[in-house]
Amino acid sequence: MPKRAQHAISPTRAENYPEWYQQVVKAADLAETSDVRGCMVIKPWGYAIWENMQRILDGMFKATGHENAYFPLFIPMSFLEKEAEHVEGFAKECAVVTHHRLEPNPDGGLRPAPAAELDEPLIVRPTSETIIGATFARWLESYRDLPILINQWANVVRWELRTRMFLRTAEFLWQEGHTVHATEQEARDETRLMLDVYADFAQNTMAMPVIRGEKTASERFPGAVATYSIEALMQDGKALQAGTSHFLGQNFAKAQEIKFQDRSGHEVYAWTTSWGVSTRLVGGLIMTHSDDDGLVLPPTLAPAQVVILPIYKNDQERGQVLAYCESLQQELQAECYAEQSLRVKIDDRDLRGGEKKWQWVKRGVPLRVEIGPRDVAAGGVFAARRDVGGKGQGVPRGEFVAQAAQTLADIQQALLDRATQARDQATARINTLAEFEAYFAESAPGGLAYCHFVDGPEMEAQLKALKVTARCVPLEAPVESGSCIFTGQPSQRRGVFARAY
RNA sequence: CGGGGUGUGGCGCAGCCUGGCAGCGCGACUGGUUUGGGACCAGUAGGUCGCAGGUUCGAAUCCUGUCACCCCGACCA
Repeated sequence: MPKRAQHAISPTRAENYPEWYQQVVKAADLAETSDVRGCMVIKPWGYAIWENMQRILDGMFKATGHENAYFPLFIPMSFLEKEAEHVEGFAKECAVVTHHRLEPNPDGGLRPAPAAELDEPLIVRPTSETIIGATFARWLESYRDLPILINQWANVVRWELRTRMFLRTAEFLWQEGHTVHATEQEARDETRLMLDVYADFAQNTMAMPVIRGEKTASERFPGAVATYSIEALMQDGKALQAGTSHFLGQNFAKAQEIKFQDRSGHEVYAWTTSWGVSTRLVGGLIMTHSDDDGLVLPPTLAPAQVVILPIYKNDQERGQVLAYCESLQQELQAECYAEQSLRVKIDDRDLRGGEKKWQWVKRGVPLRVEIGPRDVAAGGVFAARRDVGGKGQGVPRGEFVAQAAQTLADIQQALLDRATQARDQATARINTLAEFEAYFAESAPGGLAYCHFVDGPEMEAQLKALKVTARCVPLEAPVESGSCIFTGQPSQRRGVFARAY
């Protein structure tokens, strides 16, 4: 038997983290590069994870009073021009549609027909504030129309110069919430509410601990008054912005005439918010839990929570083993976890057992059950947890079924605990610039640094030189007196700093 | 968009320096042997060497141009 590497994924995380990431995506069959630059094909296993995220998030949005709608993929170019900062932020990465017809090219092939040039170019949406804002302006007349609480599931395009599977692709899938409110306070409350929804989802569904906080001025969404984010720490010590919620003030309302008559009959501008998470969450999920054997999925999001692998030598054994597997599947499906029937898959493909087993290890299925004639005879199962590794152990069938949901809950909790511990171990309170520089030295592991700071050009310049970014000012940060490590100016709060994706 | 690198069967690569029959590994398929585990043996299929031009008796190999992708920056969810 040929000796294999000790781990299913090569290189390991320690050897080359970016390459390890690519290999995990490939080995787990999540996605692949496409024929279009910067765009990926999301394969069934990867898309099923996204569908689970969608289902759960969608429920949370609806539970907080939002409704889904759909707006056009195309945005007239002039719409983008209305909010000055917004243009500046997105103009450099827009795909532009200029023609509506092709014709044969005299040199062969096709070309856009010169006669079919659009009067006004259309932008493929990089985000939909402008087109949705313009629509809201028509919807809104009276204070009685408020609040408007809308979410859209969509694809957007940002022509990024450098792309990475799930983390940054030219086209990506996301949801964008857009709301309109009568008062500033109500809009601010909405912004924070949705940030909390995201934090709840990250921690309780993805088992990914996050820090909720407010972005500094330079990291703010173009056109926003305040941007809040949830920040997670990946295993390589880099931070990932996993979700954002923006308080847009009246910037877009004024740019797009989103106004209404208030109770006193005066026409006033409304207050708007927007918030979103994307398929980037899948990248965060991968980099939070996966190990050198591939993907590790939290049970809440796993397309299959249990995979059953029948083992047999001949047709007679096959019949017995498969019948046993199918009844086991039915028993497991009668159990519930996270308010849903267990998702159980039998893999009866004509492949060697070992290879099949490793495929499911690399795909990250939380519980693997191997059933052979011996288990059938003994009325047992041979089960292994993905999160703890190892070969697994024999368990009486009834006991396994009765405890399956609890085991999944244990795995979910164990993943969150493990990730939280890793995050906390890679977190430091730093009080001087020298410490800060040492913490983020090329050879250092990096991580999160809580520091006193005063936002401004001086800090930005120093951070840029160190390739470190201000992630956010944590909401739960206590007020404490200190001095900015970059400028020495007095500061009342610590911010979180890290290298970032 | 700046710096570096790579384009050769489905995938991963060698060959290029020094021009001379297009190779290897994995995968696929067929047959056999195996079977509580990423198997073994034998055989089969599959490539005008990214594209265009040039040099040459002859180009995967040398020259020019071009396109794509990857990595490192800058920009960004």
